[in-house]
Parts: sequence; C-alpha cells; structure tokens
Amino acid sequence: MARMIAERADALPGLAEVFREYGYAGASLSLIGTATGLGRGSLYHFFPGGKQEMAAAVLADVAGWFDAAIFTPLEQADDPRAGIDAMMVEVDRYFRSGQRACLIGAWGLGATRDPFADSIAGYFRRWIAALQTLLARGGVAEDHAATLAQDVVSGIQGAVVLSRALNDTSLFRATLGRLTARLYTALAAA
Amino acid sequence: MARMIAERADALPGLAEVFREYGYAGASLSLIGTATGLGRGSLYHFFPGGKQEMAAAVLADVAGWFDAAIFTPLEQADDPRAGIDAMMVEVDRYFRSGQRACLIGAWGLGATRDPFADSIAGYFRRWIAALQTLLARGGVAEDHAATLAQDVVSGIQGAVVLSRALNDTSLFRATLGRLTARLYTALAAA
DNA sequence: TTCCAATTGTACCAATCGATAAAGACTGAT
DNA sequence: ATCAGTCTTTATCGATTGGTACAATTGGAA
Repeated sequence: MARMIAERADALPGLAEVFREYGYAGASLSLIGTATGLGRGSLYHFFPGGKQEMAAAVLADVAGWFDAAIFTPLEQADDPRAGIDAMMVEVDRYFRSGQRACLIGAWGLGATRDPFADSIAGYFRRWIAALQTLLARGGVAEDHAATLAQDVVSGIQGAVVLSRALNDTSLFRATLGRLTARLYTALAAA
Repeated sequence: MARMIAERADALPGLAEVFREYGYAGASLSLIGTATGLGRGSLYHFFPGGKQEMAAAVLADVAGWFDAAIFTPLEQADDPRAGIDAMMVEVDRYFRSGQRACLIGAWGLGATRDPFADSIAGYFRRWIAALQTLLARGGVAEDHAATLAQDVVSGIQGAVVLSRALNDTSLFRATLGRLTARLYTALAAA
C-alpha cells in the first residue's frame, strides 16, 4: 500500500489550496484529505503536529516560493526595469490575475495570524525590502524608494482583494500596469 | 429570564467582531454566544436562519453603515476636497488605522463569499461609483476618475492587509495620506 | 389580575471536528 | 528470506459543531 512516491512536499499544493479557499478554521481534515488524496494516517505521519504543522508548512512553502521566484530575482536583477517586469509577470501568474487569494495576506487579517504573525510580517517586509533595494540601485532616493515599495506591495494586495470581490481579472492586470508605470516614472526621474 | 431589552440589532456589533476576527467557519456558536451575550435560544430566535442569516445580517449592517457614513456623504458633498477628507477620516476611524480587518474584503477572498458574492461585489462597486461621481463632479475626466477611484478603494484594502500584517498603524495613515494627495492632484489638474 | 406574545435557559440531537492507536502493506537493504 | 523502517488503512476517541425542541420566565396590554 505504500507508494514511496509520496513525500511531505507533494501534499503542500493541495494543502495550500484548501487553506487558501477555506481559511484555517474552515479547512477540515476531510477537505484536506480530499484535496491531498491522503488519509488521516498519512497526514499525521507527515505532519505529526497536526493541522497547525500543516499550516506552518504551507506558509513556509509559499514564502519560500516567493523568495525564490520573486524576492531574490528582484534583488539580483541587473536592470531595475527588467526586474520589475519579471516581478509583475510572476505576480500576475501566481495570483491568477487576482482570482487567487493571497494566503499570507488573508491569514494576516484574522485570528489565524497569531501563531504565524512573525512569518506573515516577515514575508511582507522581505518583499518591500527587495523592491526598495532595486529602486535604490536604480537611483531612486531612499525615502521615496521606501514609500514606493510599500505602495506597490500594498497595491498588489488591494488589487487581489478588489479584483476577486468584483470577479474582474482585467482590473487586476490594469492595476499592475499602473503600479509598474509608477515605478518606471520614479526610475526615470532618478 | 426575558430581558425585553434585546433587539436583533443589538447583537450585530458583537456578531460582526467575531466574524471579522475568526471568519465564517471559525466563528462558532459558543464564540458568538460569548461575544453577544446571548444564548442559543435567543440567537435562533432573532436569526431563525442560523449562522448564515447572522452572517447576512452582519454583511448588510456593515454595508449599510458604509452607505450612510461614507458613500452617501461622498456623493452629496458640496466640495470634493471636503468629501474626500471626510471619507478618509471615517475610513481611518472605522478600520482603526488598519488594525481592524475589512470583513467584506476578507470574505471576498475565500469560499465564504459564494453565498454573498453579490453583496460583496455591490459594496465595492458602490464605493468606487461614489468616489468616481465625486471626482467627475470635481472636473476630473471620466476615465481618469474611474481608474483613480478603483486605485483608491483598492489602495485602502491593500493598506488594511499590509498594515495589519506589519502591525503598523502609521503605515495605514501614511498610505491614506498619499491616496488623498493623488486625489487632490487630479482635482487640481482638472 | 389575567393573559399573551416575546424572550430566554436548558437539555439534547446527529454529525463532524481534530487527533490517536494499532495493525497491515509495502519498500530497500542485508 | 528476513528485517527495519516507511507509509497507509481503519476504527475509534472525546470534544465540539450547528441546530432543535420545549418549558420557564418575563413585560406589557387587556
């Protein structure tokens, strides 16, 4: 009966989808079981800490993905404009043009955040810092780079909320475009 | 045993707080009972439809509050700038400078929205329309007013997410200030 | 005072919750 | 062939879930 295929990491995508859609409290073990294709035994084998460990693993996985796919490329981009473009492309893909919620942002809003407050804050701090670094390297004044980076990360989160609520993918993409334009303008003025 | 004091409306604030903090699934009847000071009997007397009716009532209450305190004043403001200022003051107060989540925005992100998708979308549409109307009356070009209104509502939602995640009230207020400045600039150019 | 409708407390329901335990099935290495 | 270790199934736990039923109690109208 053992597949030897299953690793802990294989369960994470399904796990993340359930948590994202139903929230921490709403993600029951039956839903999790269905989404991951794993029985209770397997789940508790991979996550002895239970639901809380599953949530922590998902959070770490999402944060890790953003780190590798967005934050680090952002910091290491040769051309600031190319770095920004790459970020926006990945953001649009990841959030499915605003139809997919931000798990970390959503958990930050409710009581779920308490056990994970540091991870959640760290994720956003890292994102802002990476963007700020890029802008500063592009010649943007430090304080302007800081507020601009905040505005962009905040603007993306707002676009996720609004475009999901209105069920409007074009709104998300248009907002990303406007945020990109603001970044370009700041770089051009520098 | 009867108090004869309690009305259905008296339960709404506590109800809203629980739903906001714990989400729909996480808001158990015990939590709701504690927060409202009402037993199961009273709750099901006022809300025969159970949890779902409680949620719908809270949603309608929040939307009604915004309508009366923000949207309508926005539409009827004599001076666009004064209308904007009043909105920002109320927004900052309502969201407690970003420490209080937006119940409607949060529910729009997850599976909870399904039964309430129309109400949630209507809330945001109304907000954007009111702001857009104000800008248009201030002489801002229609398409510019539309995108600007979207950006501001989206920006407020993003600021709630970000400032709550970072536990930073000054970030929320600063973002509101920058959004206000953008609106002023558009009005000045008109 | 009597009575009625509104409100509340209590007990209870089946279903599901998260979690545990133990036995079984499979693997790779010896 | 055997063994240790990995993974899965199944059954089950006590607690809690949302919801119901009903009697007790109340304030106000008659």
